[in-house]
Amino acid sequence: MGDPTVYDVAERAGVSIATVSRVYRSPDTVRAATREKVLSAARELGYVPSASARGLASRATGVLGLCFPDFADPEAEAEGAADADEAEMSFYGDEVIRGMERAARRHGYALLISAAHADRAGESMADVAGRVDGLAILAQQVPAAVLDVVSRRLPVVVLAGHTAPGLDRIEAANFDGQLELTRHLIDDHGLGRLAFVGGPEDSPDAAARFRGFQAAHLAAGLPMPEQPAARGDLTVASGRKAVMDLLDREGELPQGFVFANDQMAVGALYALAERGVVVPDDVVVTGFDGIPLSRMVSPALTTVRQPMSRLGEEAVELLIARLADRRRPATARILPTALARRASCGCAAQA
Amino acid sequence: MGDPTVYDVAERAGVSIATVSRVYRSPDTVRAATREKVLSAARELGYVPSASARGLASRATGVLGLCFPDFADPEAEAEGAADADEAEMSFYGDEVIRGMERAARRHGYALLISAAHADRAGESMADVAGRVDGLAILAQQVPAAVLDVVSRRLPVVVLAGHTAPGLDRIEAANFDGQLELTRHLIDDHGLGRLAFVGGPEDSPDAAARFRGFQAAHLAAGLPMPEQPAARGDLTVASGRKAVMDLLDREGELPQGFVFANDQMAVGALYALAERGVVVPDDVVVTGFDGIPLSRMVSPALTTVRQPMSRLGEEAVELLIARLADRRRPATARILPTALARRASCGCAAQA
DNA sequence: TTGAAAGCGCTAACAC
DNA sequence: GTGTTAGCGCTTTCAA
Repeated sequence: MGDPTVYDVAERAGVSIATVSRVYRSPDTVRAATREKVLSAARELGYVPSASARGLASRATGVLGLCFPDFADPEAEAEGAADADEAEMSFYGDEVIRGMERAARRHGYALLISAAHADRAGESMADVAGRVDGLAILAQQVPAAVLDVVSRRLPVVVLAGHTAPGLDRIEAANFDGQLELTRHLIDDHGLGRLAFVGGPEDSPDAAARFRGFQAAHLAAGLPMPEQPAARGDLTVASGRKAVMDLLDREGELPQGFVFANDQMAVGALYALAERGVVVPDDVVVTGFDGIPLSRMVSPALTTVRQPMSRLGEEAVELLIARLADRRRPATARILPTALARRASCGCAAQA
Repeated sequence: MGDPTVYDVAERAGVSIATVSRVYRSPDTVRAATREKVLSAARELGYVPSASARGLASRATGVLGLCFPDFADPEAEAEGAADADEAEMSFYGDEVIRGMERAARRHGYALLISAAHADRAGESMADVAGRVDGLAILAQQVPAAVLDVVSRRLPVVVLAGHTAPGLDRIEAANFDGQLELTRHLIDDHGLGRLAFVGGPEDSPDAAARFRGFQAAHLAAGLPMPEQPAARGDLTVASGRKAVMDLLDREGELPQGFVFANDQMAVGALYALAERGVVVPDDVVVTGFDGIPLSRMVSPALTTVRQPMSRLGEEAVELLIARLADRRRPATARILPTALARRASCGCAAQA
């Protein structure tokens, strides 16, 4: 004998299954006495409504989904505790998850999460798509074909990722944030010779940040760099390597290294410490994102904080809005960032 | 016209719906040529299998669930950024979530998460229960009636929470961890007069930690404290208050404050700083849990780290095992903790 | 306010 | 290997 169903509850309560259903879906269309009968029958039987059956019949799951990159790369895991720890502190997705969960709950939805390595992003998304009413993709590059199929079936919002035509989209103010940070370096610290270390050529976020960096030079009337001084792949290792290379190649140190993200900046901190270059005295270093690790390194990293939990919350709002009106025009929302002035640029650590 | 279904795909591929189903559920029972026909028909149509229908027919959702307490208490949220930040850094659930997600994915399951305030834990659990094949409850007190109903329907594992008869259970080595920490204080730092600040009377975790504290005294041949010197409710505020009270009440300072968790210890650090008491010179302070915040306070908090991501992983393993054999005996697994010697006990900060 | 009945899209026997 | 055929447990008209 399986688990109790509406039939069992109905029989026990002496009503029809339709009434049982109504008690759960629209309680006020059922007379109070009847409702009580049903509820107590359900309680006695240990009835738990099946979400699958409900979802099939009503064509809605009551669940929102979030796909994000697998944060812990397998290498780090193999190398031991220190690196694993670093990986944990490098992930800003936790906050997005929390923001989404909270907002989803407010709207009566549960949250399904699924991480995936870059090469499996498509499968992951397709799998999640079948289980939810709406879906957010965080910082993942999904094959256009999958994105297309899925987004035709349900609302999809892209968070901090590659632009996708016709889809709702939320991102941080990459340009403005980097502009503010760079102006702080130039104006407040009087730094004129800055080297920008960018991300991969195909990263729109990193590109926007570089443009912010350029704009700060324009604002100050300084010569505008045409290209990043170097590029990395946004990992700690690549930041370290970029600095090593720059140190070896160039005769003269710039006054500051401006990185397209925190992880590379942290790698730079390691490299500079090894080479005996003192931050911020000899050279300042800045990042972007505001990952937990950025606070814990020494010196603490000056960076641009992305409003991660708000990213998650806004994602839910957008999904809910589109669920309500499937044909509303696609929107792109840009969330303001906040400059975190910490020790690595020469500012005192904040309270 | 709704979304494409197995019928549409079957028609387009010139096969039966059973074959379409087989292509997804057991691809190798279908001839390669047929499989290709089906797959390409699916692709052309933009077919996405409905998890609800699948779940209803197969009586399994392919999803595991996690219920945990709502971390951000509404007060903190209202009070502004600093407190909200503190709340974020105080939650150790992120790691559990990550651990569970990873392990679940390894087993082919997705993860559904749902937070809830203490007073809604039951509803939250019941709701999630209908959507998943197995369920973990993290540090939540759920009404026995709900726990009973749900656990009769599907596997439930309790993580770091109140004991529940007959259910699988995973916890950290509260006794052993506190014993090790306390012995470190007594043996390595030569501290004999220690004050333990406990948690609520009904917290089994806090109670076990106090017993570890007691045992360390026994081991050292010191008089064994019968009761905690004070109790708090495990919040930062209560730790602060406990220390203030102790400071006001007692003439003589103990050599060390041993707290039942990190958050109270952090509150103590604040209180002591205000009163001009220097940690660790005048008095040492220790916590328990290893929350992110414990690393970021000054001095960094010596504490006992719980293996949070392993808690999550083990939860999945237990659920999977029980899914495979519903009548295996309930097990209680205790995971080893690790002592984190940091500055607040007088040890140098670790690399 | 309640009941009867027709699906929702898929899986799983069971035949062929 | 593939097709036929019952359901899975619920929601939702439509009547009563």
